[in-house]
Parts: sequence; C-alpha cells; structure tokens
Amino acid sequence: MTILKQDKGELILAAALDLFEKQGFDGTAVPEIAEAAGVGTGTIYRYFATKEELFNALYGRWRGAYNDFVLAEFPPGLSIRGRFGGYWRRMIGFAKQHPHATRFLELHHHAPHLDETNRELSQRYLDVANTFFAEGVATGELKDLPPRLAVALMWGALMALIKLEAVMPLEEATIAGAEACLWDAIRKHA
Amino acid sequence: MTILKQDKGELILAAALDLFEKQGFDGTAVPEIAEAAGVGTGTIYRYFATKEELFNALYGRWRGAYNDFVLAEFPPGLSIRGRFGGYWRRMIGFAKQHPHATRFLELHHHAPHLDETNRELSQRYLDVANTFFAEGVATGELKDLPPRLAVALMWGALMALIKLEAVMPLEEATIAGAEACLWDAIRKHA
Amino acid sequence: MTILKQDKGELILAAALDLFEKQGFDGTAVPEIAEAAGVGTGTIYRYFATKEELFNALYGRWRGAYNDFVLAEFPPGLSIRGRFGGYWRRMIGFAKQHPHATRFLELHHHAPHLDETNRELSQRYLDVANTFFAEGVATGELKDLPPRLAVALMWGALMALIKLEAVMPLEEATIAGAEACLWDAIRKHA
Amino acid sequence: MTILKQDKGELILAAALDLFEKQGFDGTAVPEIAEAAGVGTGTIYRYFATKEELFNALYGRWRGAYNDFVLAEFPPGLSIRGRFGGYWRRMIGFAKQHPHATRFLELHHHAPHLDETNRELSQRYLDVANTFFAEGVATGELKDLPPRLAVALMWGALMALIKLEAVMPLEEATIAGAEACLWDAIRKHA
DNA sequence: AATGAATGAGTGTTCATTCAT
DNA sequence: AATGAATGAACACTCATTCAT
Repeated sequence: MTILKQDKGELILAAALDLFEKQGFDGTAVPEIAEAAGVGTGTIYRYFATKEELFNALYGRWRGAYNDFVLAEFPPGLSIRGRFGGYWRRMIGFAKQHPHATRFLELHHHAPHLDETNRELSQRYLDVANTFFAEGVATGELKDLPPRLAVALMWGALMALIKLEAVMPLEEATIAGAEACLWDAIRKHA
Repeated sequence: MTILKQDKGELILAAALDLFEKQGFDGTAVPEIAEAAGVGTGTIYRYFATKEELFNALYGRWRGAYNDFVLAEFPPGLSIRGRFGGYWRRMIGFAKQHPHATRFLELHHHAPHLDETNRELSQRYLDVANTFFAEGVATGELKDLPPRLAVALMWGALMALIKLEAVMPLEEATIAGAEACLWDAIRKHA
Repeated sequence: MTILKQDKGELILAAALDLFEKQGFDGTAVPEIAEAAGVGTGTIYRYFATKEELFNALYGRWRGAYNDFVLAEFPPGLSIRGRFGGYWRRMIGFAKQHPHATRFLELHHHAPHLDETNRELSQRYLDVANTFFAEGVATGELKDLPPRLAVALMWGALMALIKLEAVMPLEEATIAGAEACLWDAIRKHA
Repeated sequence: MTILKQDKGELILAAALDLFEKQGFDGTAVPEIAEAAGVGTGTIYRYFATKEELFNALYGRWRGAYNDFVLAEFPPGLSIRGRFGGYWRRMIGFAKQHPHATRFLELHHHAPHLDETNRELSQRYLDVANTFFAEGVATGELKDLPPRLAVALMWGALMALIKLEAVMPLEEATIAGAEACLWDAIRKHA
C-alpha cells in the first residue's frame, strides 16, 4: 500500500523524468521508459496518448509543483529583501529536494514540444517574478531595471548553480554566498 | 560563379548550426540539414564522416571562435574591474553578432556527443574564468567566493540574457545595466 | 489459428535461406527477406539483432543439421567401402531433401560473414572426412593421397552434382553411377 | 610503353577481377574498383556503361581465354586417355597461371548478372566436354554415364582443387595424383 | 578524354504506436 | 487493465551513376 501499490502512471512519470533529464526528449525511446518503469510498452499508451503527451504531463506536473512551492504567498508586510531571500531559499530548497526535476524543467524550458498549458505555467512564474521586481523598483530598493532583465539574470544564475550541484554539492555557505551576490546584483547601492 | 559559388561544407555547417540550435542533435535529421543547406543528402557525407563528426566540427569551429574572441589578452595593467568589463563586452558582442552560435554553444556545452578535443576547448574557457576570479579574490576586489561559483553565476546570467535577446533585443542601456548588476554581484562591498 | 500460426522466426529463416541461396548475402536486402517471409521489416530485428546474425543463425542451423545427419556414427566394423557408401548416400539424401539448404551451405562455406562458431562447425565436417580418408589409406584400401586432396575431390564432385540437380533431377541410376565413379577415384586399384 | 602506358580499360578490368573474386559482385563498390585501378570513378563509365557491363566484359574476357586455352584442337588420332590428360593439364595449367581469374569464373558461373553472350560461352565449354565424354562412352573406354554427370564430377573436382590451391600450393605429385583419381573415376574398369 | 564532386534511391536499423491476447 | 509482439515510416549512411569542369 506504499511503494508496492504505486499507480503505474506514477511509475511511468518517474522513469520518464529520469530519462528525459539525462537524454532529452528525442534521445529517449518509449520502450526505454517502459522498461525503466517496469511496465509493458503498451501500458504507457493507456496512460498517455502519445510521447508528447507524456512529456507535457510530466512537465506540467513538475512546473506546477515548482510554482506552488516557490510562489506561495508570503506573510503580509514582508520586506523586499525578506521576500527575495524567501524566494531564493525556496528555489534552492526545491532544487536540492528535486534535482532531477529541476534540471528537467530547465532543460525543456523552451522545448518545441511544450503545449499551450505548459507555456502558460512557465509564464505564470515569470509574471510573479516580474511583479516582484517591479515592486522593488517602485519602492526604490532595487535597481531601476526592466523586470525581465532582473528575472533573467536571477534565473540564469540559479540554473547555473543547479548544474553546478551535479558536480559539487551545494553547502550552506555556498548558498548563502550566492544569495548575497545576487542581492547585491539587484539592490540599489548607496 | 562568384558569390553564388559558396563552399558546400560551409553551407552545410551553417544549416546544421541553425537546426541543431533549434531542435537539438537528436531532433535534427541529416536529410533535414541537407535540404536546409540546399545540397543532396549524400553530399554531407563527403564533408563529414558521420553526423557526430559534423556536430563536433561545428562545435569546435564556434567554440574556437568564441575563445579566440573572448579570451584574447588584455593590455597589461588593466584592473580587475576593467577586465571584467572587457570580458563582459566581448561576450555580449559575440552573442549579439552570432546569436545562433552562442545558443548552440550553450545548449551543447555538456552534450554526450562532444569529443575530447571539444571538451578541452570548453575547459580552457572555464580555466581562464577561474583564474580571473581567483586573482580578483586575491587582490581583495572580489568577494571571497569559490571561483567556480562566481563563474557559474556569471555564465548563467549571461546565457539567460542571450536567451532573452531572442525575444527582446538588447539595447545598450540594458547591457550596461546588466554589467552593473553583475559587477555588484561579485565585487566586495565596503 | 493452428497451422496458419507459424513461428515468425521460422518464416524469416525460411525466406532468408531462399534468398541468400539465390542472391548471396550482399545481394539480398533485409526488407526483401521481410516481404518474402510475409512479416514487417522491423519484425526481423525482433528475432535477429543484425543481418549478419540472421545469416549466422541460418548457417548454424543448417550446418548443424547437415553434420548431425551425415556424420552420425556407423555400426562398428563397417568396412571402408561400406562407410564410403554410407556417407555418399547420406550426403545425397540430405541434398535431395534440402537442396536449397545444401546449396546455401556450399555457397557460403567460406563467407567472410561467418562467425567463429560456424567456422568450427564447418571444420568439424572436414575433420571427420580427413580422418576417414586417412584410415582408408592406412588399411591400404584407398590410394595413398593426402586426405585433404581426396576430401576436396569428393566434396567438389558432390557439389557439382547438387548444382546439377537444380537442372536435371537425380535418379537412382545416376546416384549409383556417381558413387561408383567416386569410389573408383579413390580406391587403390590392383 | 610497357607498364606505364597501359590502357585504362585494362587497368580497370584487372582491378575488378581482383575485387570481384575477393568480395563478389554485390560486395564490391565501383569507386573501390576505380581506386584500385588508379583511375577516376567517372573514367570507369567511359569504358563500361554500367557495373554489370563491366562485370560481363570481365567474365567474357576470361571465359573466352579459358575456352581458347583449354578447348584448342588436339592432334588428330590422340586417344581418349591422351585427350583426357591433355584437358586436365590445360585446365590445371590455366588455373595455376591465372588463379584469380579461375576462381572468378567459378564463383560467378551461375551469377544472375551474366548476360546471354556469356551464358553461351559457358555453354560452349560444356558442349565440348559433353562431346568428349560421349565419344569415350561410344568407344567403350569410359563408363556408360550421362555425359553431363561425368562433366559435373570432373568440373566439381577441378574447382575444389583450385580452391585448395589457395591454401596448399599444388605440387606436381598432387596434380598427377588427382589426374589418376579422376581418370579412374570415369574409365571403364576391367 | 578524364575526372571526382555531387546526388538520391536504396541499405541496414530504430522506434512511436497499435492491437490481439 | 495490461501486455509485448508486430509494424512501417523514418533514421543514419552508402553507392551506382551523372556531369560540370
């Protein structure tokens, strides 16, 4: 009732996450996913109409989890600096807990296979980020930059850090150091 | 018979750059490249023994050009800040002039198809970057961070910017703003 | 659902035997075999990893059957002449029952595609023949020839006969006549 | 004017003989022949319209030479035994002088690529042989066998010998021994 | 006359998808 | 519901043939 009685759909998604992240969409064969999931090839098609649909279900699942985790509301009144730190800790926390999923999300962020729903999910993330930066600019705490630029810089830095983690595990000092760097990057200096 | 008569090898490389960047290695079919290049399928194999060899020739060509352009020596005595700006301007300059190539390089930085020579070319780039940051840390101008972390943050931010450029052309103000952000990110503050 | 339901692997082997014998290894395309077998092209690769493996499976199967049939032990005490006749009848019997297979074996006796196992199977056949002739020479019943020469002459004559059968079916008188010729060829005359 | 000034057609035929004998018709690529002949690929098509035509020209050339050499008239009045020995020596002589060509002829004796002219050349050879055996049967010197059978046995034995030569050079004793065997095979015994 | 770069139909092989069980 | 054998379109790659030079 715990591990043994897993839904096969879940087993398939788990195997697909692993393989798509390692080999990419085109480099991964459906029977390969089936074998890794321990199900028959045909079974995959009982849960997902096509390989693309499986891919989008997987992306949607993790992008949704990511958004839910990172974009949750903060206690009202939290400062820009506090929220920045919060976002940072959440993103890092998610990445440390789900490194495969995080790399999968990054790798396929612009994949041509993404459907409209998933594009919107990705966009929602950007919208929140843009709003946050706009607010920080308005309060004068952040540099007067186009929010998209700030978001891009933060996101890119984060992703590079995630990739780094595959080689060199991120310790608390590193994480805190990176946070300081990035806060210095965007805050307005005296 | 003059301008029309381009080397077919070059036409093939140009078409491959475009397609590999858009669709990735596994997502691009050799006949697709041939058609985009305006040559017969078989012709590709007169210039490159395999699809992998074509890929590596392409990567090597652009990684070489990138390294030559970005890593060229600076005038002696240039400050850390000056060199940081120099690197930044060169990287942005290259990216603006060759956006497809830059994205291609980023996308396949860790591709399993890269041969040893190309892996070394990629490494050379990282070595120079690491050395630069170590020096800046030693002079006390940069934050005391592991150089790999600093490099990762810079590189990731740059790549995010490159991707952004596909959507929103980078103006001078944006470039300068990003440079200021990143310098603030790494420099030691009073 | 009974007789119609043949193993596809067998259908493939049967079609391949026919085509390899008529057209040789390089002259036979895998889709051609598939069509002759009445299966899809891809199906062949569910049974045999490569064309070479199919070829070797086919060769091994028939060389094994041939050896089992022809090289079976004789009742002890049987004379050289008796054994010669026995071998002859078995070889002819096999060839009449499996003419395609026999020609296939002859055609590919020295094929570069044969794997080690099959080379050994071919060699085993020659070893028995050499031993038989050596024994006949030792008893004084056969001419004092190098066994390899005698084996070559016999084998060559047999194969020519097999090819002849494709044009002119072998009757009992012909078979007996040929046996008499060949026995006269190798026996020591007064 | 001797070796340097060879006709390119001859160079091509010589290279083709070598490769067809080693690799078969389907296993040999036209550019491979061109390279072995030291000419350009296109040049082959100035001498032979297609690969098949080259093959047939080659076969015709050697089959013609073989027939001319082996089937030449004997001095009138030569006995059956004498003529048998004559044929044998000529066949062996040709094979020793032109081992590649002999194996090439044997290998492609029944090739599907042979044109009508070449089929007739092969047939002429069989006709002479058949006539010879029929005459020997008529004089009572040879066993009363269908000539085709006798010819098949002789030809097969010869070819086996030729193949043997590739492994174990034929000495005079071997050749004479084989001749004795084969004469014993066909002559009528007391 | 001679070439070899160029080609596209054809090769061996893979894989997303189907379907009888 | 679950399977995995079966498939054929598509893949990477080859080669007989052509043709501009």
